[in-house]
Amino acid sequence: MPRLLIVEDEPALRRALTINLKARSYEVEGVGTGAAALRASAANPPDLMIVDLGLPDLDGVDVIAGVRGWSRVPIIVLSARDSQAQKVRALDVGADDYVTKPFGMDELLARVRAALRRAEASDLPVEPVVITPSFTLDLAAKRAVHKGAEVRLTPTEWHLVEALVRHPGTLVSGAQLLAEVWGPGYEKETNYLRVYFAQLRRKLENHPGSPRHFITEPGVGYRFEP
Amino acid sequence: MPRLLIVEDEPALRRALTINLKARSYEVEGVGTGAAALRASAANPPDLMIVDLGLPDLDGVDVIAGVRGWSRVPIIVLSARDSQAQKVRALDVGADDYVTKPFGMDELLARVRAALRRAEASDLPVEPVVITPSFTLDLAAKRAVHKGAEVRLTPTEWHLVEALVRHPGTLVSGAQLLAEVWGPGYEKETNYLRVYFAQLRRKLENHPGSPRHFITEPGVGYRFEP
DNA sequence: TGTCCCCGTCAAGGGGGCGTCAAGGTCGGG
DNA sequence: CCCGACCTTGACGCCCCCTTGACGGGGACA
Repeated sequence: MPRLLIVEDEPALRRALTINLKARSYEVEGVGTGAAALRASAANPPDLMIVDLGLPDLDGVDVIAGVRGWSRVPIIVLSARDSQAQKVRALDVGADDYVTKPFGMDELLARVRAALRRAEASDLPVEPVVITPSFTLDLAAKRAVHKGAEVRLTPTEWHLVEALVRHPGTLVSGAQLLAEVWGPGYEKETNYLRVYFAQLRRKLENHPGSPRHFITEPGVGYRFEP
Repeated sequence: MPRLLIVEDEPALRRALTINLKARSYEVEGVGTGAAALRASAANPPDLMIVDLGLPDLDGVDVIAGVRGWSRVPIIVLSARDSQAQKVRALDVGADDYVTKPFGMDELLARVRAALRRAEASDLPVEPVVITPSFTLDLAAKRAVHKGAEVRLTPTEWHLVEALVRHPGTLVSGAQLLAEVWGPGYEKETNYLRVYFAQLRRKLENHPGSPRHFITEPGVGYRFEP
């Protein structure tokens, strides 16, 4: 069943949504802040997000933009304000749909179905196992094997690997990786990337000194080579 | 530019929509009945449809279902009735979005953009790739191949290539390239261009001495020849 | 034919990005 | 309370890349 992530600061409404969606046998996770939303969506990517624009910490539009930096997951926006400008901004940064409070649960459910149907029609299923001559990764089971032996990766290392492996063969900028793994606002902390790529290469590459799979493109970003 | 098909029986509104959308340089076709909509969409498939549910001949939901029988074109629904059940039915038979009258033109335009963006994203991802007899460039993945071997370009070299390749076959002045790659204020540093074009030709051209793709127009600027 | 200007080539320098290592800090479990 | 795992932060050295200047060649022009 599809996983849904609900971003709604008002506990009563969040609970109501969760109950109604779970009743349709969706898997539902609910968070109350924008920061938690970015963290949750990155840690455990949902199949669809429902985002309230009125959050206590940061603007819902920023949440959408942050998620859109690395994922094309369908996003449905909720807002109490019936503001045209708000709608336009949200849709333009990448939201898929917009529902104004008060709304009927039937309508929201129909929009969820429509969004999931579109997503299903467009993208192909992803195999969460990565195999290279040097190592194999099972992203779902969180298992890594290098030279026949199982290797332990820390949570942050897993997160970084996932962020990179999601775009095999193509290039990912350092800022993009930082925003996805450490959250928005960390785009300048390139130290983290250096430290963690060194650890990953030490754990997974056959020759950490001359990596063949975790490639650095100087001045641009990083690339995963299968 | 994307082609839009508007299905709206009220002439005044149809005209208003047509004018506004054409002003955004979409190609627009308008019809007033459900039968004409089915005919027009089959004869000349649009990139997006806007469908009013209140049609004189047959229900807009049937129009959507009819189109969905053979096409996945994005469909945005218009309706004067603010009926939950209507929305649910329309979305469930395959509409992509729903706008209730009265609506702001800004909102409709934003939804059109969002729907077209989704459709484009789900299509085959078109990579910006440049191919010449001497070399191939993948601008997104930052990969360059020359004589079967991968070649590394520095960030500045990539930047310069992108600035030039954006106008294939046409001439770009030196000052323009300098301003784009090094920033405003560097328009006089023609040294940089000489040095970097020499590097690019050495890395990518078959005969760097007599370049065939990175052409210098003496006294004027540079030109990229595919 | 001589001079000037623009372009191509080369090499040196220094500055910044990257890899590496290690110490301090935080959090949770025993 | 101690201990270990993990994240953060700073320092250091190296290498690559950008910058800069000098030199030579070729075309335009008188």
